[in-house]
Amino acid sequence: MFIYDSVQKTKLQLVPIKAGEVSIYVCGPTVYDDAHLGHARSALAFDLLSRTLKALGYKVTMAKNFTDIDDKIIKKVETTGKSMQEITSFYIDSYLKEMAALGVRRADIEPKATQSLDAIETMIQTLIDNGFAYRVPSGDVYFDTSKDSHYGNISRRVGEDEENQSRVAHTDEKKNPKDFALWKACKKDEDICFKTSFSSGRPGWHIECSAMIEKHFHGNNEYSIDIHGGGADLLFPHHENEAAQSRCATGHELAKYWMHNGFVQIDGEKMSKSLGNSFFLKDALQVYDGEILRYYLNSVHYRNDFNFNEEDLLAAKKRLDKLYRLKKRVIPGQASVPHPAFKSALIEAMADDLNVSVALALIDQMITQSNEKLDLNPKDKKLKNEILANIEFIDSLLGFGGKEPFEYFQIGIDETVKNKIESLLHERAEAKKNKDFTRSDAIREELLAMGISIMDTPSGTLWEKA
RNA sequence: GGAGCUAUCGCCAAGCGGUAAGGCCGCAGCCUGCAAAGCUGCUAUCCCCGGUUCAAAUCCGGGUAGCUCCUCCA
Repeated sequence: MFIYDSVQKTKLQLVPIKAGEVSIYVCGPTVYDDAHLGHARSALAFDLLSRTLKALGYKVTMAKNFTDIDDKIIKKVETTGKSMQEITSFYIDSYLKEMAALGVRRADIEPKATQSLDAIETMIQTLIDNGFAYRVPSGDVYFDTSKDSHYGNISRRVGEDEENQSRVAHTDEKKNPKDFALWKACKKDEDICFKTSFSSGRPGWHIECSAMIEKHFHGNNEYSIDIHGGGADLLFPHHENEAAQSRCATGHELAKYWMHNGFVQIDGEKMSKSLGNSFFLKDALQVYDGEILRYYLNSVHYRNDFNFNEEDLLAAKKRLDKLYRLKKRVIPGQASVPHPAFKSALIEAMADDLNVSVALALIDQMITQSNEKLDLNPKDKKLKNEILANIEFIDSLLGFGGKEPFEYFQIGIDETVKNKIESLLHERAEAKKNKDFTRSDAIREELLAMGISIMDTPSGTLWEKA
């Protein structure tokens, strides 16, 4: 398996800390609002990574956290009057539900900041004890970036001048402008507070990931985990700071490899609340089926920016449709073994830093060839079973093509409409038998107006939601 | 102001020094009562200018354009 390491800025062969096992930690969402398409893309990218590693025979342990202590959550508590717990559990549930709709498999470990306070306190205390962090009179604890000679290695940001630092909010209590809060002490009674030996307060943004990794993973004396992932925007300062904390607290590096996914853009611009162009996943799921969104969002390499638009989504859907039309032709059947060359080519493509484009091209090729063979031998059971096995393999590796094909084409059509379609098709069959093509064509037009396209086959007329 | 990424057919998108994958759209044909679906065929020299090399979309230098990060952010 080759992966692109965003710190070394080059593609590297993955050599795990422990042979045959891969540990992954992905930065999950801060649960103060609904997930947007960007969260989906990140989740999808690392889901693909995990599936590929498993297909290659690795034992994968993936952790994805939920940040459930945060300033924005606290703000939501203040504005809504709801409890922090109410808010975070609501958004965790909806996140998991929406990701499930996209076919994202659950992480093996889903740590929360509120459940990791012990580990957080331990790590901060260690940093204080060893002189890498300092407590200021207010009770805040800061990481002393000047004590970490490697600070800046992750984002490759070393010589930042004073002028740039001025953009960062100055706190007089900090020793160096780049220092960041490990712990924020309570300032007033209403603050969310957790008691620790250094002060009552709450963790800073970066510390939870480092602490959770130490709590759940045991790497070797060089690295805590194999791969650390997240969105490209997390590279700095989040991952830089995580790396610094972990390095100073443990004496070794946090992760052997770093992977970052690109952004989802709308109309060529980053999707964000301030621009007013964010697209919530729940809204997208109301219009498009999760599987189609998955196919579409995964169809561009994870490191590239992704420009979301309906036209491209439709093209992606048409591509997925072809797989399901093929599946229609081989069902019902008993999946045998996927074609060896096809299977290995598919894995090989994905093992090259998740080259989905090549994988999809291979699938399209398989579809065309299968249709061709089926045209020649429509009743070849062995052929059909192999094709079915190919499709099942695609589903396990890439997470699409697993539905029952007739259902796939009929998503969102209710029973009443289905009955109407059936009776119209029945009438059309009669008309065709009587060579009343005027009537049969009229029915076809009527169905088309309903958003239903039909296709005549030797075994009868099939219909699809257009 | 500093750092980085990207630029390939109308659109999306691979390519990782050896002579341009795939999909959507379009055109022609086969099939069909006609369609649809499926199949077959056709459609680019890679933003611009230099350089390195036997050989560059791929490497180097200089432009131009777009995006991102440096502040919460997937």
